[in-house]
Amino acid sequence: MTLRRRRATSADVAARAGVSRTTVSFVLNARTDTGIPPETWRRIEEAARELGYHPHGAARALAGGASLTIGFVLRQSSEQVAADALLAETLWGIASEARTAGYRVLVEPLSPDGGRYSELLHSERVDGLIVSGPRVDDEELAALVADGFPIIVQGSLPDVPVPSVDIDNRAGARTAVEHLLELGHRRIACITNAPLAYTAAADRLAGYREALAAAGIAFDTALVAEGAFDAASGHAAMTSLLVGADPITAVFVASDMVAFGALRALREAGRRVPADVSVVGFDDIPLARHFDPPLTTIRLPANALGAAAGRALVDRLAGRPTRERTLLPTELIVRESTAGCSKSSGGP
Amino acid sequence: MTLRRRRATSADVAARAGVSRTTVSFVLNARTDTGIPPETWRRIEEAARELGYHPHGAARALAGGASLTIGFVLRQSSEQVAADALLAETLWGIASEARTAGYRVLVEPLSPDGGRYSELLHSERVDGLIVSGPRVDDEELAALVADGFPIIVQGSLPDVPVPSVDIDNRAGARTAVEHLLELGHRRIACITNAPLAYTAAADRLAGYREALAAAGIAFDTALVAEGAFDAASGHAAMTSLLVGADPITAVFVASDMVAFGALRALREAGRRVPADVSVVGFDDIPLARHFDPPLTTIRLPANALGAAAGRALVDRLAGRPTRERTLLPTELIVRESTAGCSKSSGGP
DNA sequence: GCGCGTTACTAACGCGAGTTAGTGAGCCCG
DNA sequence: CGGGCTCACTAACTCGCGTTAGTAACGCGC
Repeated sequence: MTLRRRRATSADVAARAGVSRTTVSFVLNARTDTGIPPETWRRIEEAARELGYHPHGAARALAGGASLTIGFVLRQSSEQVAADALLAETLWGIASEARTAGYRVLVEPLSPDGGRYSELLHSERVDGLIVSGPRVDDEELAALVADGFPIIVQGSLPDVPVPSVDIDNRAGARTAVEHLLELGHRRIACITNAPLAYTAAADRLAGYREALAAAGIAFDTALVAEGAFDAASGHAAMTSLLVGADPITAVFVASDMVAFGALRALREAGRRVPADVSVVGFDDIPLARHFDPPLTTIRLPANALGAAAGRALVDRLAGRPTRERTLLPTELIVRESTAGCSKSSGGP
Repeated sequence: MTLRRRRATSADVAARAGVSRTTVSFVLNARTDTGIPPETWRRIEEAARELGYHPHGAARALAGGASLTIGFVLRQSSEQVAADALLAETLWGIASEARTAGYRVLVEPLSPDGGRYSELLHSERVDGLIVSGPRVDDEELAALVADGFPIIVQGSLPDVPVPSVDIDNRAGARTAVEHLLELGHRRIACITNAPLAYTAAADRLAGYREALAAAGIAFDTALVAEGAFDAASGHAAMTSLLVGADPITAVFVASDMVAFGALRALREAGRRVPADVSVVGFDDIPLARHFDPPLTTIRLPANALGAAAGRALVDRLAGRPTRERTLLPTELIVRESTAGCSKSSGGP
């Protein structure tokens, strides 16, 4: 291990350029209103480059009053995180957006019942937070919001007055079901992605109902089954839906993971997809295109979601006005799990 | 937005407890060698609690010379990150381990061709780095290592003298193939998880060869096909393996994602799994247990991997000796994609 | 009653930058 | 020739905390 030479400080740069530290600070922070002549400017930049100068983060944070760091809080259990196929991509989106504004991202896993936000915020290690998937009853979060801390929720939290960024679950679900309707389906079931206590699940179900209503089809609770995150729940839900006397011709499954189980249940019941039953998923996880058959689904723009959350927080930190709620559009990806309805619903 | 009152500083705590700032610092940093009487100790702790005091991170970093932050560098493209089903879990492992030592985790996405490490390290925003998936030709990384910066590589980087943490790919692959051998299989193919330029792919193939060699079976290049991360590559590889005259009875696919495509190819070729062909995967992604049939695979302990990397870096930062290379064991998870070989290889 | 050792603290410096108030030099104008 | 103005900078303070060196008070032995 070679001996590392001491870091260069702004004083070193000043000495080398033959000016004071203040002037160095002005130049390196691009303060153009200070009337530094181009020649001096150049000399300082050159000295900084030659010395390999990088401002000390902590010193800058202490003096400047901003850590230039944003916190990404995962308000989920370890298992939920592990099962979230799109989390890494979201994180990427946050980080790249943050970086264009000079921020870095600190990740803080916080089990729903476990740790606290306060240390992170009060220690000023982060200038603001993006909180992913908080529960409705997250009191500490509500308190921090009330205290005026810069916080953006990724997801939705109806009762707390905090800016949030989410995808348009309802419109996405509606698009999915409209696709099925356009193909001529009328008996369309729905398997939720999670218990309805989760707002995303409730919203997707609402989108399903909206589409049906717009098409003049009565909502039938017998056609709705509850999934819960994983494929096993989708298998069970689909199986229960198949016992009905009047068979369905299509299903909207509000999660690709759950849809994977549903597809299997259909196969086991001898129903072909899409010949007998069409299936639309939601999320567009990386494997969805490789399902058997490749899954028609609603793409959740994970990267863009992260980027939007990052931008919202950065805007807020810069004092720019922030929208109370940002909803990102989803996109229908048509693959091979959907087809026209063969059984016309009792023709002439 | 309520007006936030000014943060409490250690001076406030000192004033409230009727002592000096120094004494406060001693108590809150639990310096037991300073002979502070219990009564004073208690008074200070109480004052801190009442004021809701949290030490200022930047100030502490500046004075103490350590940021108490570690960087997690993703040396991968955005697409690779999105496709990595286990990344979030690994991150969780790093973060929880880091936290027990008082560290936080800063995530730095760095496309292979894109950004640089230097700013992060030289600005002392992090005390050390965990680098995930660097290329062999990562010159900047090699330079930083040579400069003596505290770095842990997650994965392997044979030519650079840097401590690394990885799973035992070779042993895992060997276990997978041994499982097939114990079931009586003799014609066992292998589909790699990635091109062999990736050390993980080469190691897993080596494990496959070792197991065969130990069983006295000759290695046959015709039984090896190259996968590349996704299911499509597995489908292609499997299809190519099926054209052989002497049919295989088992495949070791060095990635669950790739195995997913392989399973599909088998189904399309009319080969039943496991009746006609047994399949063992690698990684144990969350969906693997829901494959059709549920996939026998080698579990990659993602959380433990992150934790081990975190611990290694924390140890290094604390000046404790660090192992040059840590290899985590994998575990065979037997599900339903493997079964005994029906075709005895030419009995008596 | 002086020296010595504890005990229980505190004063003051330093970390590395941002920032405010100010200063000397040069020039113009009257 | 002096007052005022711009130009090009700088001295010095600040952020909040860790830490070193030091000190005042007290007890104890001789």
